[in-house]
Amino acid sequence: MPASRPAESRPYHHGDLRSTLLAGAERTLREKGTGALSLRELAREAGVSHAAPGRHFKDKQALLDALALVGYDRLGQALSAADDPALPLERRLTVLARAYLAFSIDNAELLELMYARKHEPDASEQMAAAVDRTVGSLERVIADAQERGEIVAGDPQHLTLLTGATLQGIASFAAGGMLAPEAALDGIEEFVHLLLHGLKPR
Amino acid sequence: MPASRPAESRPYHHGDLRSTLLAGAERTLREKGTGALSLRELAREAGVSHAAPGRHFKDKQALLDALALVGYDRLGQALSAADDPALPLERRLTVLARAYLAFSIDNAELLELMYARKHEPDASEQMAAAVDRTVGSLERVIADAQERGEIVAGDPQHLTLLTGATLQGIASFAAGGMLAPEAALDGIEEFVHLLLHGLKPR
DNA sequence: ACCTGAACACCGTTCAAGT
DNA sequence: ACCTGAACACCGTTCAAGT
Repeated sequence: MPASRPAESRPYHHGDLRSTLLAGAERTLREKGTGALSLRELAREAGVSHAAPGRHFKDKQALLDALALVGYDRLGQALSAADDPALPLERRLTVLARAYLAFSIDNAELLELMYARKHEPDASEQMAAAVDRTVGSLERVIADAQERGEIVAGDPQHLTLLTGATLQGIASFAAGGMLAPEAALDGIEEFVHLLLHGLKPR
Repeated sequence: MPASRPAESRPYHHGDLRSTLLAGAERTLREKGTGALSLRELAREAGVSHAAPGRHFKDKQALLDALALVGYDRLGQALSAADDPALPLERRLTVLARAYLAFSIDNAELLELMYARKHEPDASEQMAAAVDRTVGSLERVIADAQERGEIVAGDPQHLTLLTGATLQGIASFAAGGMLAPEAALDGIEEFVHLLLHGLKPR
């Protein structure tokens, strides 16, 4: 243990309290739900005083916002990892839908935070950008297919909205327990098929 | 003021604290959001002690559950008032979708409570019944249309699920501010059309 | 720069006691 | 039967003071 490291030595107590708090918050979220999340408890688990979190997050909402952004990052990675532009449209959408659904099931509480409309003003800019990135990737798939004539004409944003809404609806049914997770994952092919071909007989 | 009405006289202080608390809770929900809802504040507004609500709701969640049931009642009434079995399928679905969307926009916080998956065990039975009634009405529309050959073959529950999910997704986009309420209401015809006819060109 | 300790103004819930 | 008052164990947030 070096005796003299004045400039870049560990900040006395914790080193990286911010990350520790975020990680702890996500664990609590997953294990006990949003309602059980307490800054004081988080501080206790991290071994710091109850006032310490205030140095890294101006208030509880700021921590929730940061957590939501973590969620958007993770979702973005999952989606771009799952997307394969070489796939035929229906297959491509199915794979994307499955990835979104899997994320929603695995991160139900986090997703709720991501969709919550109570962000602090200074976070909502990043939040909006994150949302744009997420729906943007879907919009690109739709626009590509449209150019190839595989999707009806019309405002790509409208079509993306409908597709996104359908996915979001199924995901929220699955995350909310209205639909068993396995049933949702098993039915995803049929859902995408119906979305593309419509409910009316051809 | 009659001096002797021992049996059916007003219960001393309030008369109907339960309803007053529920009404106050919904107003708070609407004006300040779920997070601002406090039993003590509600008691203050009703002019009773902070312990009084405990006589009518075993805890805060019980009040939220009761509120959610109020929401299901109101939604059920709105939907059955809007449904017109004489309408052609696409029109009938559009009208229903518009009613659901309008309810979601007007009762965003209430809807969140209705979909929350944290109900007390004894309330979740009524909650499940309320959900069944709601999706049941949609399922009937789908099954009717299917019998007339206006909708593709397949498990009516699956088709209902997709339709319900789409509506729920659009509603949650609108309620969450991701989609302007007017835009959602204006686009509803197109969404229903796309749902029926599919994204692929015919 | 980061953290502590005390303080303030809130919570939900419980329970004896009152009417 | 319904409500009160006090009590208990929590909160989030702020702020002087410490290192």
